[in-house]
Amino acid sequence: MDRPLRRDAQRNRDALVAAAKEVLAERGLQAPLDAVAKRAGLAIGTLYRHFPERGDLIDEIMDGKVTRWAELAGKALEAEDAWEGLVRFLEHTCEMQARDRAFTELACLVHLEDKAEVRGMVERLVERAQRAGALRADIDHTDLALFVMANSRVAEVAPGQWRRHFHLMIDALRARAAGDPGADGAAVRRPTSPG
Amino acid sequence: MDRPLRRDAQRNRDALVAAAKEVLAERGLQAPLDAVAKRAGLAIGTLYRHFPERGDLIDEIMDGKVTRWAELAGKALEAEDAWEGLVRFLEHTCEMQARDRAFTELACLVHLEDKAEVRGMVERLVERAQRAGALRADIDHTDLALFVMANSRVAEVAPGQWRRHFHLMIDALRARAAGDPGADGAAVRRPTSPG
DNA sequence: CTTTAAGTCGAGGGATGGCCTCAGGTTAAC
DNA sequence: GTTAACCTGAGGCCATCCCTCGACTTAAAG
Repeated sequence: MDRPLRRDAQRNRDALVAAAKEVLAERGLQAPLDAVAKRAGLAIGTLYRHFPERGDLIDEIMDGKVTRWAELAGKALEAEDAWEGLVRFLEHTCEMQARDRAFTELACLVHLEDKAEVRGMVERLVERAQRAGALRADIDHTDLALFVMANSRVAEVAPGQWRRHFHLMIDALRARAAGDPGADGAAVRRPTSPG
Repeated sequence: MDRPLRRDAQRNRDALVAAAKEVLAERGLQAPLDAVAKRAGLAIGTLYRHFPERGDLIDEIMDGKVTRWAELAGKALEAEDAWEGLVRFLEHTCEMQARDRAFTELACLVHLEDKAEVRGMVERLVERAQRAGALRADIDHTDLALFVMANSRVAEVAPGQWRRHFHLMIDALRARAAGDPGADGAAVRRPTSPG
């Protein structure tokens, strides 16, 4: 049934995937497919031969990225230092966003089934870092989601500066020395009014 | 030369401006003009009669907003408490972003001459708050710009939660009690690598 | 109540940009 | 040499937004 591809066909397919990785990283999941074909140096018809639906191409490209992301979360959970593990995971996530707009859209702005897995791990990362007394006690995983969203805009508009903003965010997450819960003693207020 | 508008024409003009405020707040500066006319209950031709160029309509709508924004910065500078003034200005800015996408684009993502004025005031707000010992010494106005950009994404994706993110970031900006510059003593590291 | 200039209407023509197909030419593989 | 797999890209389709213009309506002046 599934005969192997002819050699040139395989080469072209690979070129298309490579081109799509670049183009989608730059322009996001909605990037026009003509741009992908052009980047690969192939005709649009060839792209459609290999990937009849946009989703076929997206899947091919993104599955690996999402998997690697989940692995990062897994490794963070195994880190000796809970805080260190959490921070590294967040930093990796933010860096991936800065490099890859498609990743940002898929992993952080769209909501996705695969994310359920990552989300579970993030919840455990949070709990673990709080138990270690390193992460503010009034934080939960939704706060981290907000931070990651926030980073995505910074990475987009000022790609050279996301790290600067990132370190501020980390400072916001870090538990203070005992007896110093912020200069005015206020916890994070939960919002009551709609946006 | 400039005879006054006929009464119906004036009414329609006002309706167009009101509609444009709504539509641009929801959809941004690029919102299709048909949507504006439809919201006003008028035909597209009428819109073009009153505002032959898109810029005419944008100016009419946004000038006031930018002015009001600058006034907020001015009032913040006159606040008794430097920290309080700074925080209120930031909060107002973030709230305007949450309510008005056109404002976000014009004031925070595009760069604009009017912004020079606001920027100068923000620099003074920073200096003043630092002199008062309330704002971290390693912050400058670009950090605040990044923060405000970041908020724009949060406000877009999770409009009900920007305040939560906001308060966390404010905690990160606040100077710690003397002798407690963060749990591990690290200042915000200046990035050296590109994004 | 006319007159008329100002104003309104909205179908429709134009530009753009992305999607996808398919008939005709090319090439790997046997 | 044969053949099925493959590649090509012009071109048709569609959607969206742009803006115009000739026919119609109406405020307001006389």
